[in-house]
Amino acid sequence: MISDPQQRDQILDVFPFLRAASPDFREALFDTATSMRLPAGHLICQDGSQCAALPLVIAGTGRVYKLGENGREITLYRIEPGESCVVTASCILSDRPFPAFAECETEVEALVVRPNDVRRWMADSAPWRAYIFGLIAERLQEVFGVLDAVLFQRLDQRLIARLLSLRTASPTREIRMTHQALAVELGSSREVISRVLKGLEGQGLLRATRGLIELLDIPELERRARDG
Amino acid sequence: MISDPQQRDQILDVFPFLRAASPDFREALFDTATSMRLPAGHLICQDGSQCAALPLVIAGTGRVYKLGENGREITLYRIEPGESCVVTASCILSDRPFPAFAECETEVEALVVRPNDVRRWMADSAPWRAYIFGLIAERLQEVFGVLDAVLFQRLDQRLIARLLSLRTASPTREIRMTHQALAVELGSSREVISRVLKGLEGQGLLRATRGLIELLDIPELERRARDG
DNA sequence: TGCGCTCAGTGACTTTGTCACCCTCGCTTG
DNA sequence: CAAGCGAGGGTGACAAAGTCACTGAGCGCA
Repeated sequence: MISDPQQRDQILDVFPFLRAASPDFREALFDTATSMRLPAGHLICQDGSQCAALPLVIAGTGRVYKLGENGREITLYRIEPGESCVVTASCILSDRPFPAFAECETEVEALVVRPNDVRRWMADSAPWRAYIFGLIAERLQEVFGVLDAVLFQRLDQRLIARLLSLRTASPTREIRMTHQALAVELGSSREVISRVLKGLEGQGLLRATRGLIELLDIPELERRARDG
Repeated sequence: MISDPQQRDQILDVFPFLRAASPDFREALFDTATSMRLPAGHLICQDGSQCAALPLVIAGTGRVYKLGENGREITLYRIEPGESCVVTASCILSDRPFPAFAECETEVEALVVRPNDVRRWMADSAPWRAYIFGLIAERLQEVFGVLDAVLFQRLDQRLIARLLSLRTASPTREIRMTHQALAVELGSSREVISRVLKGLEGQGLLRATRGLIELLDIPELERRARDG
């Protein structure tokens, strides 16, 4: 139950589709959903387990990833404010185990919806349906994209692309991130990332120091991300 | 418009969820959907293009795959009678381009549903929703599984698993398939498959001749598919 | 018989992942 | 302060997989 008017407003801001929905639906949602605060690192879903609820992220980010037996892992996508892990949703709607891990990357504030409500609203509310489907399709595309990258693209190109995209958030030329973290993003291993970075450094495209990567020749990096 | 009573019965047999649906819905479906026959090899969807309709497969099988620039490809999943390419559905429902290729593997007879009907029935019919969601979740799991296999499993193990699963359909010890076809299934290349097969042959686990693979030591192969 | 096609084998090389081990930096703590 | 420790990073040797270029084997067919 969400009763605080301020929090309601915040939720409406983060989930614009709610404004398009009927007042009845909004009331039902505020009535039955609960708000939760989860610490960074909290495991939301385990590979192979059933999902007990659908969290809609209000603040913070979640991360969904696959983990191999060897311990290697790869990030599939992130869940930003206003989004939700729709893979969870589809698992709820069809009673299947979740096929990956989901965890809080930062502290997360989420609106938690019960499986039965998820189901009911799929029938009752067109905006809710549109919201869920939009997310499903988006995730599907992201996962397909990851698969494509892993199978068909060279690691150096993928790494460059990722470095550039990490930069777009705050368009500086410095990226504060460990090699290990980059390996996890790309589904590779630390040693390999180190090697590739060293190669790029040797070509004068960037400079890597402990926990920091400085992009030197951004135009050339962009060219490589495009053409190979 | 499906008017032939025999064809209607066939469709009800292939899509059991229709029997659970209301007569109104069934009528609407038979009224607005059309039946189509596509030749083997026909391209249903291209990577990056919009989907114009949702085909429900009545007979034959479709194949959905990713294609790399280099020409390498990987099969993501198949669409059997009674199923449908829900990635298409999710693309339709959210107006996004299709992120892979879909083609007819055999001649395919399909029930073609217009995007607007897909959308409308999501609102009107609970069985239709359950059907679509079930498929979406199933596909998602298959794709996640492929990603997992590609990233974290050794090729020999994957190959063995695939050979065994190909056999389950007709549980003989012979598999009629080219190395190239196996490569496409697993997202590898012919040469590599040839090498791996040769390795397994050297260990006396199977025998490979032109277009035919004969499994010799099935218990050991099963053990390897499990334990590595 | 010879031609052309699909299918498969091979060797050299590159890219990527793995393993074992080392180093360095920054911090805590006795 | 020195010792120790943990996180981050470097390295070399090797294994697994993909790529390229080429060869040859089987098979149908004019």
